[in-house]
Amino acid sequence: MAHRARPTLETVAERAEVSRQTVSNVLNAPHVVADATRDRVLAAIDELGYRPNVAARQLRTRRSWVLGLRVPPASDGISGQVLDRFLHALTEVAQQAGLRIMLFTSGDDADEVREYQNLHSTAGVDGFVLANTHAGDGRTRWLTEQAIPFVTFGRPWDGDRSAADHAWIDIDGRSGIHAATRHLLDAGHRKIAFLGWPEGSGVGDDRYAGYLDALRTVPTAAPPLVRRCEDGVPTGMAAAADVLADDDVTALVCVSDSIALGAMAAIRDLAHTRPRRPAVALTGFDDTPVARAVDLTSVAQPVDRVAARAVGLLLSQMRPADQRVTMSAADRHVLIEPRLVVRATSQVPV
Amino acid sequence: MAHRARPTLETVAERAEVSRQTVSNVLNAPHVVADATRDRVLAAIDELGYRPNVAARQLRTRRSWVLGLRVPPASDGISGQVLDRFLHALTEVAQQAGLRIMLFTSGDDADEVREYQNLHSTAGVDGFVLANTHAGDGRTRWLTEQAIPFVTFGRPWDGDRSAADHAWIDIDGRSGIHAATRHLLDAGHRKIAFLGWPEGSGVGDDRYAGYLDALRTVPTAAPPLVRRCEDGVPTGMAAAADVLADDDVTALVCVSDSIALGAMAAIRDLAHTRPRRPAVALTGFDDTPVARAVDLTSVAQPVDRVAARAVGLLLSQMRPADQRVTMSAADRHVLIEPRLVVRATSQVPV
DNA sequence: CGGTCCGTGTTGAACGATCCAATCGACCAC
DNA sequence: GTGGTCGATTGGATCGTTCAACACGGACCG
Repeated sequence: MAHRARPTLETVAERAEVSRQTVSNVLNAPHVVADATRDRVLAAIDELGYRPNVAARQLRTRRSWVLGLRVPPASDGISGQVLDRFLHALTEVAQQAGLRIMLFTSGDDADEVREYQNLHSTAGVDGFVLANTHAGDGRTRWLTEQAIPFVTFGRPWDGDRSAADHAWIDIDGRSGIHAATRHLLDAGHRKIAFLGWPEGSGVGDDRYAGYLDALRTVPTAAPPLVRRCEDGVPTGMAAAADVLADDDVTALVCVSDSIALGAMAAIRDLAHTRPRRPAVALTGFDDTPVARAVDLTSVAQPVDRVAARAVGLLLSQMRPADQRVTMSAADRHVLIEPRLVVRATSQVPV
Repeated sequence: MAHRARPTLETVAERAEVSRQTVSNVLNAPHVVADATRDRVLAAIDELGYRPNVAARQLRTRRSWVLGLRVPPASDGISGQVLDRFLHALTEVAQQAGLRIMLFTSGDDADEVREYQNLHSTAGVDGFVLANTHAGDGRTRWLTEQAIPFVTFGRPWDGDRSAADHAWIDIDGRSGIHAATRHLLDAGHRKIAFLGWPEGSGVGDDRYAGYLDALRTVPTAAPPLVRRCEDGVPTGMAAAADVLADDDVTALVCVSDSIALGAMAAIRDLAHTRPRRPAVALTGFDDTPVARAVDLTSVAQPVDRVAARAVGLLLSQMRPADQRVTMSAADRHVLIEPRLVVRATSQVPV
C-alpha cells in the first residue's frame, strides 16, 4: 500500500460520514455520541490509522501533558543512583497516566528557574518534578508564585513553613533507620554504633533520630554511639575501623550505602587481623545496585511509590480550577515508609 | 505589574509597528530584515517578554526539536549506570543544541516500535536515540524503513551489514582493554589473566580481543589465561579466587567493574590468608561511581563525547532533504576511544 | 526609458485540533 | 397541532505560527 499523507480529523470524518466535531467527541467525550455513530467512527479511525496531532491539540487546549524534570549535570557518587532509579520509575508511571517526561539541565538555582520559565511558557510543559530540595529553596517559591503545578521529591527542610506549603513526597528516613536498628536489636545485638553524616543536614539528622528512637525501645541496649564522617567509601572505612576498636560493638547502622561499603571493608580486614573478635553485623541505606551486588542489608527507597504519588499530586493540580478539589495539607504532604531489605551482612550471629 | 496575557507575534508586531511576518523573520531569517527594523522588533520582544509558542510552530513546521530516548524499565546492576550517565550527558548536549529529550519506556522490541510510532506520529518527536542495540534488532530496521532519524549508542552486532547501515556511535572496548592490559604489562606484569563474560556477546568478545592484542605486543608475556563467568560481584569473586590459585598471576584484567569488584574482595582475602603471595594488580571496565569509590583502575567510557556525536548525527539527518549532505559510512559510524583511569588497584609493585 | 531584479515588507491562507453557538430531529406533554 | 426539551450533530471561529504570493521602491541594465 502506498504511503498516504497522515490522516486528520477531517479525513476520518469524511470516511465515517460525520463531521469533524463528532470524531473529536468520540475521542474526548464518548458519552455524547450515539453508539452506532461511535462504532462507525472508531472503525474509520482504525482503518485509516488515525492518530491525533498533539501539537494542534496543545495549541488549542494549552495543555501538553508533559512534565519537566531536571537531571543534575553529573551523577555524583553512589547516592545519585536513587535519583536515576526515580527517573526510571517516574517515566513508567507517567507514561501509564498519559504523561511524558521531558528532561533539562541547569547550573545554579537561578539558571534553573530560567529553564522553568522557558519550558513552561515556550514549550508548554504543564508541570515539574523537583528532586534534591534544599533549605532556602528559591525555586519552589517561584513556581508557587507562578501557579505552575509542581511536586518535590524531598520535603522542604526550611524552617519557613509558609513558603514551603507545596505538594511534596518524601521517604521517611527516620522510620527506615529505626527499622534497621530494630532488626539488629531483635537479633540480639546490644551495642550498636551509628555511622552518620556531619550534623546539620536535614536528611542525615532525620535518619539519626530513627537510630535513637529504636535504641530507646530496648532498655537493655547500650547507649548511643555515633561516628560522623563525610559520605564516601574511604571515610566510612576509617570511621568503622575507629568505632570497631571497641570489641563490644557488634553491629553498625550506616546512614548510606557508601559508608556501609567502607565499613564492610573494615570488617573484612578485622576478620583477618583479629579473628577472635566477635563478628559485626551491618546495614546501609538506599539499597543501591552495589548493595545488592555485595549482599548488603539496606533500607530501600520505594521510588516507584514516590513516582506514583508524584504523578497523582501533579494530575490533581493540573485539573482546571473549577473541578479542582481542595486538598488538605496532609493530602499534599506524603511521607512514604521505606522497606528494609535484609541480606547477608546483617545476619551474623551475635 | 499586572499579569497580562502571554504576548504573541501579533502583540509584538503592533508594538514595533510592523507585521506579524516581519517579527517572525527577525527570529527565523534575520538577514532579510533591515537593521533598523530588526532593532525595533528586538526591543519590542524584550519589553514584552515575548516567547514563541512551540506548539504553534510545531504545528506549522512539523518539527518539534525533541528527541525520544527509551529508559529501561529497571536499571539492572552496576553496568546500567553507564546508560544513566549517558542520559545526563545527552540531555546536556542536546539542550545546548536546542533539542530536548523526551523519555519513554517499553517492554519488548515490538512494544518499543509501537512507542516509536506513537511518539513520532502523535507527539511529533523528530528522532530517536537507541541504546542497548542487540543482534537481530528489529527496531533499527523499522526506523530505517520509516525514514525516521535515529542514532544508536552501540554498533550493530548483526552479521547483516546491509540492514545495519545506520548511524551509530560506540566505544572501542577492544582498544580500552588493550590500554588496560598494556598498562599492566608496562608496569612489569607478565602473567596477566582476563576475567570475561561467557563467549558469544559482541561486547564481551570485542573486549577480550583487546586483551589478546596487547599480550601479543610483548613477547615475554605469558600466554593468555581466561576465566569466564556471568556478570556480577559474587561470580567475579569466585572466578578471581580460582585463577589466583596460580601464584604466578600478578594481575587481572576484568571485563566489567562488577567482576572487578568481586575480584577485589578475593584479592583482599588472599592478602590475609596467604600474606607471602605476590600482590595482585587489577583493572575494571566502565569507571562506574563504585570504581571511583573503591579506588579501582578502570576504563572510562566518555559518554559526553558519545552524546555530542549522537546529537550531531541526528541534526544532520534532520536537515531538510534538499540541504542534506551525503555522508560516507565512515562519517556515520563513529568509534570512540575510551580512556584508562589509573587508580590504586593497578599500581601494586610486581 | 522600459524592463528586470533585489531588498524589504505586507497580506491571506494553512497547519489540525477544540470551543462555542446553532441546528436538526425525535419525542413528549398539553 | 403546537411548543418545549433533550440528545446528537454541524459549521464557523480560534489557538500562534510559518508559508506562499505579491506589492513597492530603487538600482541596474540594455
